[in-house]
Amino acid sequence: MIERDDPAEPGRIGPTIPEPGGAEFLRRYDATRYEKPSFTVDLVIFTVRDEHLHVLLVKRAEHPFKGCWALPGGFLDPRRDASVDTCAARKLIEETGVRAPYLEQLKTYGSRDRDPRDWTATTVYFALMASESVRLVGNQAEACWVGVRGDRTDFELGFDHARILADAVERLRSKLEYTHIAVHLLPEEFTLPELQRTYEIILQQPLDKSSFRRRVIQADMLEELIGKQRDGFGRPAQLYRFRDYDRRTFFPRSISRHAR
Amino acid sequence: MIERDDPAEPGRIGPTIPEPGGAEFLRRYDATRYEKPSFTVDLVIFTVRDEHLHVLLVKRAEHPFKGCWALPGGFLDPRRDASVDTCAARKLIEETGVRAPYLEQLKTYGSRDRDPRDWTATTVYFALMASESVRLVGNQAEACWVGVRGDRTDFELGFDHARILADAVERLRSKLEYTHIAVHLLPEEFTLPELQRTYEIILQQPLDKSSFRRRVIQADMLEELIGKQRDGFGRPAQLYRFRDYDRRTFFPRSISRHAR
DNA sequence: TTTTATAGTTGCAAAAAGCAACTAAAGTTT
DNA sequence: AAACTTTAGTTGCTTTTTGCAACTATAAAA
Repeated sequence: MIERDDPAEPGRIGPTIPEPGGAEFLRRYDATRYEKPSFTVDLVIFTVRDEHLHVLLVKRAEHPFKGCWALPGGFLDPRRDASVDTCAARKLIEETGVRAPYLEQLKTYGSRDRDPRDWTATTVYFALMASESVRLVGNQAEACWVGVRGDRTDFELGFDHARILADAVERLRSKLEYTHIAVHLLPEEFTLPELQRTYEIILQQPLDKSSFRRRVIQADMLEELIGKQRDGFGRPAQLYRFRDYDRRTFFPRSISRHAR
Repeated sequence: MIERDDPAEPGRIGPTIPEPGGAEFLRRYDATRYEKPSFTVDLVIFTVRDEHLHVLLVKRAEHPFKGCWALPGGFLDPRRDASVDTCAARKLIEETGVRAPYLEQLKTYGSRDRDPRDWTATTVYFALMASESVRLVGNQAEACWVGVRGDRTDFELGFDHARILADAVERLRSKLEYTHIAVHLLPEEFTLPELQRTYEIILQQPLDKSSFRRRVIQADMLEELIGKQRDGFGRPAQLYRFRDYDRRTFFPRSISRHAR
């Protein structure tokens, strides 16, 4: 029983329309039969800095939740945005000035009460970037990096953004287990100890060095930059770069099994 | 730079609105500043029958894609639907008459050209159910189960539904690796050989019997129905029921590693 | 009773991971 | 300059997990 084909449907607005005709007719047909919810796109932008996971938040300047911290985002504009994905990419650049190395759709949240103004749906994306590459554009006082403890911030968030953030953190953690996305939290060239530290910060547990290296090397997604090393205290570390292979890497076990 | 707070933004419709006042003012504020895309919810409903994965499709009775097969779904109705999730549950019941044992949001697809009528976003859910429990309601000629070969059907699908179906199949396969969702494709009581066969049908590869049983039993998500057996040719098989534990089961390896 | 078909178990070899001790290469201290 | 400290990286052995094949079990059919 297809809803859009049932003329007795309640909640319908606008007249019943006869058999379709010309192009302009088709264009308006159906699309005007229901009230539309508002549609926004929000971003959970992660980075790792000072040994902690951080998320980019903005302070809301207007109602609702004026003065509250919230995820950056806003209304999709059908005139400018060719797709939801491009809308997310646009908003990411507007917030950070960076074409993020990693942007993935998280989930869509929509209900009549998540925004007091209207029935609103928001499609949330999560992005990963190296903290070095970020320049917060616009009013710096309004947007800043906030540390994530567990799966929440120390500040209360507006709308249902605390829940969204928790979901994003969970997704990030689970994807660390079987993908290589953590490389997008580091600069283009990085060392294995830096990569391992990134995993440990996000998974919040120490990992075994030799198991970690075995796994990462065997996956063959990293390219050794022969001769290039990161200096510091102790022995210099070999620099690597992520090979953006399309092929999926097989992992025998989830990485958190390497816990010590 | 928050889009919704920038009065110089292009693409905005409606007047600039001064400092917010009463509740009705707030309700209408912002939500009317952009044209809204149309918003629909579509369903990828899977079942396994005759040794093959099947998906529920409907034949479109109207433009666009009149006469084409498509995923069931339709416009979200803000008057009736409290949330996107409940909208999906409603449409599922309308299509199958079944409160599906498993319904999960897949992804949101939205762009200006996926529907010739309008800029449309659709949030797609995927559902799993036992083929026994399904009664197609409404016009039986319009909705039916269609076999899935690889990640596509033999028929061409309208809109971008072929792509959506492929994504759904991929999600289903990958979730088989580390969850127990396959149990929702079987009736409440089932045997381990039936469960293994379900995995093999979806993953399209034979699995090792003893490894499969070891894994499933060790996960401790199944409850043995002592004394109850499924009769047939050969030795009768022990019946089990899924324990709907909240806790996550740990799997050392992805299940397709048990391939023979 | 024998055969066939399917269910379920067992034992061992192979692969992978856990773990600790080792070597390596730099700067710092004495 | 030698010894010490710090971090990087390796190695080898133990334990765990898996792959695999052969085995037993229990029913119906021949």
